[in-house]
Amino acid sequence: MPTMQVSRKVDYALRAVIFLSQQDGTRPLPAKEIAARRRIPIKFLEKIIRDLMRHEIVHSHRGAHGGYTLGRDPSQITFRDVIEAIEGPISLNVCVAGQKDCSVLSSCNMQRVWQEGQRRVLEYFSETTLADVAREVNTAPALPV
Amino acid sequence: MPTMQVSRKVDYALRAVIFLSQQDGTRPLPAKEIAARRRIPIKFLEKIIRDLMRHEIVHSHRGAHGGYTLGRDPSQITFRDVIEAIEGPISLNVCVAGQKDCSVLSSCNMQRVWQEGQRRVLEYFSETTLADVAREVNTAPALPV
DNA sequence: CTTGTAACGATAATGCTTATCGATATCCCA
DNA sequence: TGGGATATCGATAAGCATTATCGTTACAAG
Repeated sequence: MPTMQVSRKVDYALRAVIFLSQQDGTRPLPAKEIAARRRIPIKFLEKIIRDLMRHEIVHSHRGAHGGYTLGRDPSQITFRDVIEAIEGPISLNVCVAGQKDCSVLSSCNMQRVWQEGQRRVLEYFSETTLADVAREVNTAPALPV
Repeated sequence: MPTMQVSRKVDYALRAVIFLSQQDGTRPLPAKEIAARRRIPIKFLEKIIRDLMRHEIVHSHRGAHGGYTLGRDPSQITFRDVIEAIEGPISLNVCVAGQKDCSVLSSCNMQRVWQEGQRRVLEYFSETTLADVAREVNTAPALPV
């Protein structure tokens, strides 16, 4: 059904990092808690967090009282960072994804359109940070566990 | 793998209507010919064209020497028209698609971001028409059948 | 009336997304 | 030093949408 829609994985990843950026950061947050508070399947979240860790977006703390913290300040983590950590480079169509080539490229003339659309999308998601969305947290009621 | 990427169906639909807009329009083009020249699976294309017809983007002519023509001038058909004819309304995430609601909406704060991203995408695809891409056809070599 | 074409519904093939499981490693704390 | 809480990891299952194909019928031109 949905074209041009982000995956569930990306949605979950953003829920998680936004939640982390809404904490005071003095203690690591266990996956279990993030999952409960943001309604994310726990095992799925664990896997997603692994991707985020590979990209240094979150750090882990093992053992009792362990959990996860953000890898850097929320103002330094963009939507693009998170999306691409999960899904790889954003591309609106295969013909503008990396070095793929398309059998009708020379005559279909669409490539420019996807490129420009992609440029605009990337521009926006590159300038939007976790701090931009997290700062509104106080106006919303807490989500029950 | 690809997030935010248009479906194959949309790609095929656009290939087809762009091809139509590159003709002089004096005769209808059979699906068979469109499929061959733009490398689209014929049966799949037939089905896609049905969607385009429901939205008056193409018209059909039955019988021998039949085929398809554009429903209106290429300058009056936008990328958005074609994409939405195939996939329905564009939405970047479920929480900004129609009346769906999200269990963490009040606290996740992402909705505004998807809305604005979506606004920008729609803006661009609404202002880009088939005429914009078709006009470059002469500079590209014809694709063999 | 034959040939080329559109129209349509049913269904198969494929692959990705989403989700879960179980086992192991690590660390804190009593 | 041991037990509980937590992260880490690989394998795999479940679900589902996308992609693609088939066969039949309807229609129009010559």
